[in-house]
Amino acid sequence: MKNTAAPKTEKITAPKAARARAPAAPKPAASTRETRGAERRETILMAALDEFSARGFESTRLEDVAKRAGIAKGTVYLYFRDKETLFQELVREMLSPVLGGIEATRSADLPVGKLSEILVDLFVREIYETRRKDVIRLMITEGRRFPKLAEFYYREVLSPIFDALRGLLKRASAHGPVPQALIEFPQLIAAPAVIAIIWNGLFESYEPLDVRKMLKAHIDLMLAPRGAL
Amino acid sequence: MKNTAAPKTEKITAPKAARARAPAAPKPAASTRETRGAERRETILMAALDEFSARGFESTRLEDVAKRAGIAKGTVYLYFRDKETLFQELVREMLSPVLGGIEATRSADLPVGKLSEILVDLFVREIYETRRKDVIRLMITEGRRFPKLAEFYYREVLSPIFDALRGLLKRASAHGPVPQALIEFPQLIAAPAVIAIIWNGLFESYEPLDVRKMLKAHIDLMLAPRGAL
Amino acid sequence: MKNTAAPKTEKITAPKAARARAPAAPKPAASTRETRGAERRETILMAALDEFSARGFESTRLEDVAKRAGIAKGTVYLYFRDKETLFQELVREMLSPVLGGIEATRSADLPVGKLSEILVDLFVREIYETRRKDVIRLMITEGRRFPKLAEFYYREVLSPIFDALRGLLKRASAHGPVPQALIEFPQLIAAPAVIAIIWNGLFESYEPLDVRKMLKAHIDLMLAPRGAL
Amino acid sequence: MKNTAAPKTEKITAPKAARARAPAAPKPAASTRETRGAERRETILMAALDEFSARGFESTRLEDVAKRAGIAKGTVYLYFRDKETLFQELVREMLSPVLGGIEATRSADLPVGKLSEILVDLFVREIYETRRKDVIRLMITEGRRFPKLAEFYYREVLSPIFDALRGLLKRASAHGPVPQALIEFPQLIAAPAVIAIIWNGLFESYEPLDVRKMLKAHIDLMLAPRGAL
DNA sequence: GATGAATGAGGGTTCATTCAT
DNA sequence: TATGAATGAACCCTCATTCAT
Repeated sequence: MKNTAAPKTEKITAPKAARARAPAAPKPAASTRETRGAERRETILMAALDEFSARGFESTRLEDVAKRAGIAKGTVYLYFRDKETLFQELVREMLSPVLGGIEATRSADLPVGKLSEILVDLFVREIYETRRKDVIRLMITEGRRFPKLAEFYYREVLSPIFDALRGLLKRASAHGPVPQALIEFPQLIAAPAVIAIIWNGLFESYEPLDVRKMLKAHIDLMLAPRGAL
Repeated sequence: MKNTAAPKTEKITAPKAARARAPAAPKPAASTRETRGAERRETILMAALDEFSARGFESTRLEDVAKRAGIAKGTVYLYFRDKETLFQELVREMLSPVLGGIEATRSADLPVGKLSEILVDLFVREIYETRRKDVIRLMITEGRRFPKLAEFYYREVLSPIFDALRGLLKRASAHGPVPQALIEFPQLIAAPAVIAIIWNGLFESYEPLDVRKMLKAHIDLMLAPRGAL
Repeated sequence: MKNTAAPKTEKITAPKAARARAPAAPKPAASTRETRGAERRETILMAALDEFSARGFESTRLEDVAKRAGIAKGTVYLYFRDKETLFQELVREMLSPVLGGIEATRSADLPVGKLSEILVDLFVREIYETRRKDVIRLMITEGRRFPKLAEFYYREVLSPIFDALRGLLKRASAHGPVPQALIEFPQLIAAPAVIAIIWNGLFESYEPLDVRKMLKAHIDLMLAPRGAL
Repeated sequence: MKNTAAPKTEKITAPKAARARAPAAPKPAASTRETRGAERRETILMAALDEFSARGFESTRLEDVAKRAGIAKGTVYLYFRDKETLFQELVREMLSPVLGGIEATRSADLPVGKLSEILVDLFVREIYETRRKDVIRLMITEGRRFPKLAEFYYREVLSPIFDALRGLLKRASAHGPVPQALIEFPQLIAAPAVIAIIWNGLFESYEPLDVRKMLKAHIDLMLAPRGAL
């Protein structure tokens, strides 16, 4: 055997040294002693989101999170029991508001056309253009190592969303035909949105994806009036 | 703030103890001196795929890979420069054959109906039901930390596939109408397939997804004959 | 050598979780401003004794001492420079009264029989059945890491006690024969008392020792009338 | 309140800087690959005994143990799962041989005089003048934080020794009178030996104790022929 | 080639101590 | 005085990588 030898492919990850240190936090901002704790907690969560998003759970050093939050390493432990809890509460708290948003649509009674327009807009404004996009990406990339978190996400986020979607579609079907497949596989509705998050996370610098446009195209395809059903 | 303090949410990851040790490799199998090296290399790659898939890049210990491959820790370094190189070559080599498959379809000239049927079947048999599915998942979960690997994946895998898809669709349009959106956003074609991999990776135990059925439904939706285009 | 490796003997210390949190102190009790400080100081010392006795010097967390004393962590530092000083003053102050007791016996003039009876009773009531027993145990277990404290203990406690003992024995010898060995090695008199503290500290749950009975038996042995001296 | 204030008593422990670094191990010594592991294990145990004896369990840093053993920090973990296991196996292995010694005396049939002479000699040569003395001291000083180890020590060391002692005393009583108290409280026999270990551990520099002489005096006192029993 | 003992940098976590309120 | 949030040094343990056998 010759060329099976070791020193082959060129290193791919950036060298350790390149690991850009988290920039020291910018503005201290005045605050009452009362709200200080909650604010600080929020600061840590945001710093953690930055770091987890950039390096993944395992590679993230709590010291970097702290530095980015502008605090000392030990301070993180005043707010979160450990790294895992930090990660977990980050995901839970960033996604919980989503549920509220879902509830709001429960009473809606719209034709699919209008409905889909609203959904796309909702996704883009509330998720894709916010940090929640990063949380969803974290869920996707780290979920397998956090089975309980995956279960939470499935039970508390995805299931309600899919239920709501099914409800909306059923009510929408009063205004016109709605493909059965979408009711059976709500994943088909959400798929391009998820793919957009993944794609732009990995390939944006090579070929950015116009999310809004793609989602619009997708909706049009799914719901286009058909000759025969 | 009172006690926003630490000991809050319940631990989520499985306890350390749960980390099932990699089972010692099974059959040695006889082989000529010539092929021995290549075989061993392959064994390591498969073991690495198992471990990387189960724990992610960072959490995977080379010792576990070695144990699973039935060799000593040091031996891995005779075949791969380091952990990163192992990961990288794993992804590269498992995905390269895909390219060949793509080439094969370049000359095909089929109506969309037939075409899509073939594509679904190809995906399920060649990816979803093979270990390549795991490589794609690894690409998704670890890609951001391996920018060069992402770039490779984009350039050597995704772009060719999308080019081929566009070619197929254009040729298919000779047999009947093909939605423009799919040519502009081939991601829309692939999205459910990717989502299937992600979904079953995270939520299979709660709600398994019938991949073939969903993909079929998706194709039907995309390509259903329409009243107006 | 095959696998002399690590994972061998079963873990022995109680799990972290078992570390029973110090119960918040019970009754505040009214007091003049004058005595308030002294009281609080005393409270801290007693809490410290509890914690040091239960876990040893190193393992004791000042936060637990504070909690047990019903005060905040920082408050401890208003009364004691640091953890070491707290430990040191605890030992010094708990043992100093012993000296007074010794002095009191200096003028006594008793036969050995009566004398030993008194000594046993003194030890049991003033030490063994009080928290001073714990201080002595602390002295034994932590003394080597606090050489100055050991020196204090030797000079201010043991030496005076041994001197007093020698005096008592000499005066007792006027009433009847007293073994010379006890004058040369007063440790022989004290040994069973010390052993009682150690034994019941370590093995009480397996085989409790009846201190008073053992000490009585010991005295009888030491001082039994002999055929020939 | 005035003088209850904090900065009072002079610091007592040596400053951190004074913590004499463990001297790099002396002689490498040649050895076959076969015995290398066992030897190294032994080296680590001895280094650990040094450090644990000097600083106690909690204050001992595994890095110092390693340095003293002339190895790297991580190497310790090849031989012992963790610090606790190291401590535990150290105690167990150093004390187990004691049991063998006990067995040997089981068949002895001697008069108390001769017997006690042998016991004193045995203690001094096999324990007091060896490192086992340090292990016993460790047992005394750390036992409360290692309940299982205390239980082991009671069950596997003390109980057998006391049983053997009782047996010896009973057989000795055929040759002459033996105080019943010693059979009921074998602790009385061992007490001065234990006290010797403790005393010289704490106060040797102030007033060294002549162990052999004290033990001899003790035996004489215990077993002196009496007028009446 | 193959092994696995050895290395030591790295990072999670704890806790004595400080200090602004 | 009293508080408890904040700090950061310290230390246990892991694991990628090396290298003598």
